[in-house]
Amino acid sequence: MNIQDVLSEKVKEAIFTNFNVELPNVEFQPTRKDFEGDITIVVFPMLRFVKGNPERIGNQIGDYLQQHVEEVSGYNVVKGFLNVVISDAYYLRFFNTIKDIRNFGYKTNTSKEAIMVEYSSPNTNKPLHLGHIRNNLLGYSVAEIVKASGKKVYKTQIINDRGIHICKSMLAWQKYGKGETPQSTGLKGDKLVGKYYVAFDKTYKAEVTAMVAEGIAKEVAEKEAPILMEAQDMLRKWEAGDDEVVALWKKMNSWVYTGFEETYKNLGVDFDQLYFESNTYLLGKDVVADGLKKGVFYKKEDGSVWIDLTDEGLDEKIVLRSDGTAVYMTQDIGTAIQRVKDYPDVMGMVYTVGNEQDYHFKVLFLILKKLGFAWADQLHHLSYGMVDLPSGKMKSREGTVVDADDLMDDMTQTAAKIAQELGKLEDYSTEEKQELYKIIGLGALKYFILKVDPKKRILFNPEESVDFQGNTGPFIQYTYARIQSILRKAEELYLEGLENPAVQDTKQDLLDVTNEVGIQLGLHPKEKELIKQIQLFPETIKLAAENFSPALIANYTYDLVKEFNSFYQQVSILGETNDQKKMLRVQLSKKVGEVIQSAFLLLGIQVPERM
RNA sequence: GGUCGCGUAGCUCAGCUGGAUAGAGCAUCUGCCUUCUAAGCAGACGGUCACAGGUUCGAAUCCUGUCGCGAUCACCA
Repeated sequence: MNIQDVLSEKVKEAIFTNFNVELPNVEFQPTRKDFEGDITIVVFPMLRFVKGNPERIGNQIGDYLQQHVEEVSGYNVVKGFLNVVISDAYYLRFFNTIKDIRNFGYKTNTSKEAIMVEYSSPNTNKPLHLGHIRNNLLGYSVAEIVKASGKKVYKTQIINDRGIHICKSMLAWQKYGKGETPQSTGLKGDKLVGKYYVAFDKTYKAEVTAMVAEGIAKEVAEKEAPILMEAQDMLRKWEAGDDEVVALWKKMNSWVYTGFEETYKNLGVDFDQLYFESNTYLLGKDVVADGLKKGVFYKKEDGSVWIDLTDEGLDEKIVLRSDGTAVYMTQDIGTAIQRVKDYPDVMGMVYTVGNEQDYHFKVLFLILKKLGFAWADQLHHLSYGMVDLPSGKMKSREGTVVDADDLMDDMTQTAAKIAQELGKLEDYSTEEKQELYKIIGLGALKYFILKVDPKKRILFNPEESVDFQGNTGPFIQYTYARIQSILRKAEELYLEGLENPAVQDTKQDLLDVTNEVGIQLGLHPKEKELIKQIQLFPETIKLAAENFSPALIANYTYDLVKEFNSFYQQVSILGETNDQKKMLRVQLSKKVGEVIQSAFLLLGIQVPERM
């Protein structure tokens, strides 16, 4: 039972003994820094049940707690706030119980239910950009967080590998490509294909302009431009299984996949299962037929199938075209069902998709619910805001995108520049340095994106580089590296002490976590604050999982690190003469390092041994 | 126009299941490297929490309305 539960019970007891009233619940909050105490009990809500002066009631409760709860070593009342001081012994005891727990804060897989997290899901006609980076980082991180909260997780994506947009790049390559390949050009596969997607658009626009000049209406020109008709023709051939078109499609997609793989690898994300739209786009039609029988859907005179959601405050939505072909919605219904067939333990899904599709997912989830699937109320649209540039929206066709690969390179180079100026790594090899620059550069980028509440949009200014100071990834990585430096020194001290006991005063292994710290040892206020912050980690993971929010993990970690740096600056660790205290401080530092690492793992950010 | 989201310091963001004097970082300014890594620490400056009402002992937080920004409302995906 944690301290809050104990206090809650005792507060109720206090109220009952003093006023003969049953209190339904007790409201807690952490004590503000300006007051003495650790946990604050808010008296105001009790006034509904107990009549009286809040200050007097607070004092009565405080007295009772001090007498009946061992861990309470003092209290004070300010207005209606009862600030309770918790004894150092309690915190030391807590630290002793968790210090040798590896992965403290993570819950081991306790439930049989699995969650499927979908993210990335790109089109295969152009390279990944900054928007995809946000999507990938969010999806990956949420998957890791949900995993750490004790659930089994499958990471997946649905690759948009078919459709008119794919045919556009294929057609342009066929027309203007002169047989270019990634090998012949040295271009990354996705970049090469993207080049032809842009080429298509250029020709298309030129054709439309020319047609308009000849007096054809713009709307007509946009629909009937020859190159577009050709692309549509190609799509029809693809759907008919035309050998040549299918071969071209396979070839160009394989280029793109090789390119994507490289980007994913650099970004540090991965997937357990891939779904391809070319395999799933026909799914869902049976389900629609079934739903039609059940009366969930209805058919119009022209044969198209709809669902009426006006009772739910939404519109009518088409689920099957009049020609019997599937729309996006049909496909998503089918894919969801297919996934549960493939993984029967899946009892919920998270879709990482931009907020422009809020409406689509609202409808999709409602349909699945109406179709009666048990898992339908465990579906969540992880909706996130767009990443915009100062100039506005990113547009691939107009070349105003921030390319994912370029951005990662830029970040790595900035990290390199800063590190070289600081010059602390002279003894590192070129490879080691390069590896480190990447860890730091990507750390900066990932933290920059993940610390923001997913639903808010991000304005990214490529002119102003991402910070490396303050509330940033590198700041946190730096603190981790600092801690590792202390731990290395502590180990050295111990080893020297073994060899030469007369000179060294360090008689025990400071890093040996099986050495208990005596609970009679008092705590420095900074030590206490650190333990309190560490104590919050498991709860933070739970909250982040419930809210699908990596930002909560990022902000928690920042608070922890700020607390540590303050401790580090104010308190001597290895210079401490009392062996018990020295050991506590070393082990506290070690624990903070572990928590930083664990937390950053959930954000997909690596931590360096030195920097 | 209907629906949804957002609006907090010059800038970027926390805080939002109601609680004390609204917090960080960047930028600007002041101190701190002979001592465990200064990508750090300590401090100063900076606020009509978009606006107006309402609920409450108490509102940045909940409700209503207004304004601003964005998204969405296809037999596109």
